[in-house]
Amino acid sequence: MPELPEVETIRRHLAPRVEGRVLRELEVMDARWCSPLAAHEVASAVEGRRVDALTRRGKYLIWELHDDVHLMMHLRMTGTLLLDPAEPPRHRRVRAAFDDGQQLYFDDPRRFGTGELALGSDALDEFFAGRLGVEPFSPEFTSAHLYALTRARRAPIKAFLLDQRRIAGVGNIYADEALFRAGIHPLRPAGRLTRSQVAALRDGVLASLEAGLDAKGASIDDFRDPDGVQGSFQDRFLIHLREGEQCLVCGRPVRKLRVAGRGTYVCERCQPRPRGTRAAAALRGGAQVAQAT
DNA sequence: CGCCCTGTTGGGGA
DNA sequence: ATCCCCAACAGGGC
Repeated sequence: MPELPEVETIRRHLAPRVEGRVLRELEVMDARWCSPLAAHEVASAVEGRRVDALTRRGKYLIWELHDDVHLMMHLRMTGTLLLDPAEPPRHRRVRAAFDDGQQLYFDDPRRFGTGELALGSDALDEFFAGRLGVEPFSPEFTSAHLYALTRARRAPIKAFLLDQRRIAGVGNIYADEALFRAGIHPLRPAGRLTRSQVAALRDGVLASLEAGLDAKGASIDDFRDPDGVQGSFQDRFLIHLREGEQCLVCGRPVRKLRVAGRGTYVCERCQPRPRGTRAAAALRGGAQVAQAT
């Protein structure tokens, strides 16, 4: 569930409750979470330090601790943070205790979530330099910048959007939504988009991410609640994430493809199929690029 | 009931 | 540069 908007929403809820507190204890129950570092290495690096700030880069949540110690958390697909839950969550991987008595659990059934450590801001910058590109909610994310990034890229535009090294934080469902809003087919080669299409895509990326921000939910405790954040932000989506549903704009049934190894939903009237490209040939042939499910 | 497929992610290897 | 597979688990379809 956690993509950039959800991570940002979690951060906004959590920051006022943890900033300035001292992280007394970090109990790592799953050694895989911080591998290859040992659990006790991570714990001893962060314990006793004050939380200077809780920030975010892409889909990473960053605990900026005293003396330039940084703990980068990634929730991957099923990770959740729960503050002072009524009872410890079933799939808890990490528990943090603060000096004011608050307990924060990292719950993650699938155990994909990760925790990494950066000692010093140089190490932090280096960590992200190789992984993350431009931050969508930043002044640098202009259509001119995006246009330059896409040039000479032959990969499908959806694969481009999902590549965190180009734009940080666009996940699968947000990529679909952005492309739908921009009227661009996910299989269009990135480098062949026109300037105006790129401009529409830039706006679509921002609009789709904003649609997921601050969706309902008074506390971070209800991120799993079907009536909470999840239902709420999906109501703000225009593209249906289910095959056969009617497009909200034109009524045509939504089609499901597989692009960049991910389920991909598209309205082929609002998002015209590419013509005269390898992608188009693959679509016609129904090869592995596009398969109905 | 069991088997198979899927999935809001990212990294490593081919 | 790109694609495929994998990590580990839950839930749904058959």
